[in-house]
Amino acid sequence: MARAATTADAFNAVAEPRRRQILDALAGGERPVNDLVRQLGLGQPQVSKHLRVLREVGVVDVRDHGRQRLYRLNGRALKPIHDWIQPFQRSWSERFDELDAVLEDLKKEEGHAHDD
Amino acid sequence: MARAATTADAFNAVAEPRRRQILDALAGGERPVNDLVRQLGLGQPQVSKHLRVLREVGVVDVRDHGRQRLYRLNGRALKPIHDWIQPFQRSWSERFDELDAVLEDLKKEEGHAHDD
DNA sequence: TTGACATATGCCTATATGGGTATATGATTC
DNA sequence: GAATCATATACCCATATAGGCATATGTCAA
Repeated sequence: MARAATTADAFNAVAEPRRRQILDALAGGERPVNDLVRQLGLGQPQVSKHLRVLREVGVVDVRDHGRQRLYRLNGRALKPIHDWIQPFQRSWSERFDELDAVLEDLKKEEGHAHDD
Repeated sequence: MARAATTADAFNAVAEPRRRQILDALAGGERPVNDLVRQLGLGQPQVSKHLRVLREVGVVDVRDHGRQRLYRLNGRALKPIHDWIQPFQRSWSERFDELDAVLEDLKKEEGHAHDD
């Protein structure tokens, strides 16, 4: 078997540095492809291909705007990564116990529904 | 150019599900290879190869113990992933602003040095 | 020292990658 | 409808993967 496709999941999609750069850029808001091409200093076809991967994994959305295509971050698709990595923080952060306690308090003191 | 090596960084190493499983298992403490082989239901050579990748990226450490080799998690090597993903949480978690405020308070109220 | 156990490495193959370059598709303007 | 701008796709290539299998290395026991 070969390596899993880059489009297999967010983990694989985001393993590529260029694609992380794209997401970092999109964190600042919706952007057309050419903006990203300039920011990355990479060829336009390459950027388009990276965007396709990110789109297939659901980490970005597209919207037509005249002759441009505006790409926008969909951070929720990154949640699995966050969820997986989160527990390991305990292993390097000494202050985590403290933070953990605070979070517990937050959950108890307030009865809100929440998504994380 | 081809895809970056799995040993290029933690992002690439951890893109493989089996390797994440291994790290999950090691979160419970030091384990010999055969334990992992059983838990993963994968061939022993395959597990050894995954462990090599994880070791090259610094995410696990090894220690000789008789004829066994005990592998142990080194979570700190996962910190870059955590650091990168963290800001995106804002984009899906409505409660993040609240949590953010709490963290700010923690930093101000206490003058400790800390590593996260 | 011979054999059993624990782990690592070598070799094989199918597969997909990321960048480069050329070109197709699609929208806008003149 | 022709020229132009914006983006996507097709094709080429070097590269390394993950698993399967055989085997090397290393350690302990009898």
